[in-house]
Amino acid sequence: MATPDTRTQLLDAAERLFAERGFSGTSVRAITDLAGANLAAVGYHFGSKAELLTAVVRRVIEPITTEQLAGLDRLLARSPEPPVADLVEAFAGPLFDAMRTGDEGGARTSRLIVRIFGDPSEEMRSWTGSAENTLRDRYVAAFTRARPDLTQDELWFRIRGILAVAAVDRVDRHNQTPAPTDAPEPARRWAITFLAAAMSAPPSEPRAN
Amino acid sequence: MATPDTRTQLLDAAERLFAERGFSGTSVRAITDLAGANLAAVGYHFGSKAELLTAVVRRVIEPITTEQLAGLDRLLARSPEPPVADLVEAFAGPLFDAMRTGDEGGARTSRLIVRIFGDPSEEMRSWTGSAENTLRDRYVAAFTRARPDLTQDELWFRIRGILAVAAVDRVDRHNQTPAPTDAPEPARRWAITFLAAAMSAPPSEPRAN
DNA sequence: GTCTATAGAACGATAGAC
DNA sequence: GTCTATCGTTCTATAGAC
Repeated sequence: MATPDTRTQLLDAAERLFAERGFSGTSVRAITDLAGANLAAVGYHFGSKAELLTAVVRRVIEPITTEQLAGLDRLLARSPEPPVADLVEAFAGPLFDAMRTGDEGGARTSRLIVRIFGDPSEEMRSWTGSAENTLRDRYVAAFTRARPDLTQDELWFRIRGILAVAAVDRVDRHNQTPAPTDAPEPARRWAITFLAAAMSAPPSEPRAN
Repeated sequence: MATPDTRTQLLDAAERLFAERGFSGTSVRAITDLAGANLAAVGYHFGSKAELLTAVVRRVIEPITTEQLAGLDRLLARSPEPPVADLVEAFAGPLFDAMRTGDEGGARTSRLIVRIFGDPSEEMRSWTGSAENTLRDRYVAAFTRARPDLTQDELWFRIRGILAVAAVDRVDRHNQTPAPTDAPEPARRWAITFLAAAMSAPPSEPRAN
């Protein structure tokens, strides 16, 4: 395996450091040092630190979005109204699969996603493309067909819940000392069980006043 | 209402800025400017920027923890084995109530919690006291009695899921444009419904291989 | 494409006057 | 308890040699 090129080394180093220390908490020097590159390399390859962030986030998010869309296509090819549990798995599964690759049991990817998600700043939001909107709209439509009894607002609340559970789990797991004893992969199954039940809950009753 | 003292003004300003921009992304100057205080005031009142963070986080977390413990006590006074839905409400309810006070529909508090949660750095973890451990142990014990069929690991996964859903909901809601049309308070009810169903799910089956 | 060198701004902290 | 002034550090970005 040849040494990756400088550009890739920078992306790898930045992905790791942004996840661990955040964007503001990571200096360009820390990135280039970890990548074994020169301080000026970030400017040359990406233009600026903020543009490097965008490239990092895109690289993390894109394969997940692609897989989520592909999973939905597979379900819809079999049936026009896939059951809730299948939709949950198609949506949440790729999140878990992505978090498994590479880093410490997925904690790094997961942490990066939580940071992106929780950060309202311009830099952290500038990566979004039309694929994310397509994804959201298509899943909302599919879940609406599966759960026509829910209001759009409550349905959307639940879809956000899926993302929350998937992303946060690994982060907290990794924060703990000592590390939990279980193997990493039950979490995917637990999450599907947990979320399928949550998505299948009857509508909340309007508050009796 | 008299103007709060400088110390409180600094806490308020720091809480807001840390939530919006993160710890590294917030300068002491930005805090003192927003608080209408002098640059040196942070050093005088808190010793350092990191100690100010600790004070901010303690002030946010403590009343939530207190209310979560009080809610559990109330349930246990009525019955030694409270049902899952009641435990969920006692645990998640105070999170929602805290997120409702003061800031933009709770997004600020919520965002701060997500940031604390997602950040592994020493500064962000130094606030934890024994109350958080007590809280965790007591809820794990109560949920274990309600769901003796779940393994401890899967149970713990689910409890983390509660926190994830409660914290993340408001953050994402606030990131959206345009803002969702629903009033803020259905979210608490939706969350209880969502999470009670999730916590009530049967155990995941071991993977058939 | 990689490097050195440095400009120019912002940072956290604190000494010392009031 | 509040202020000014400033020290020493670190930051991002970039000009220009190779």
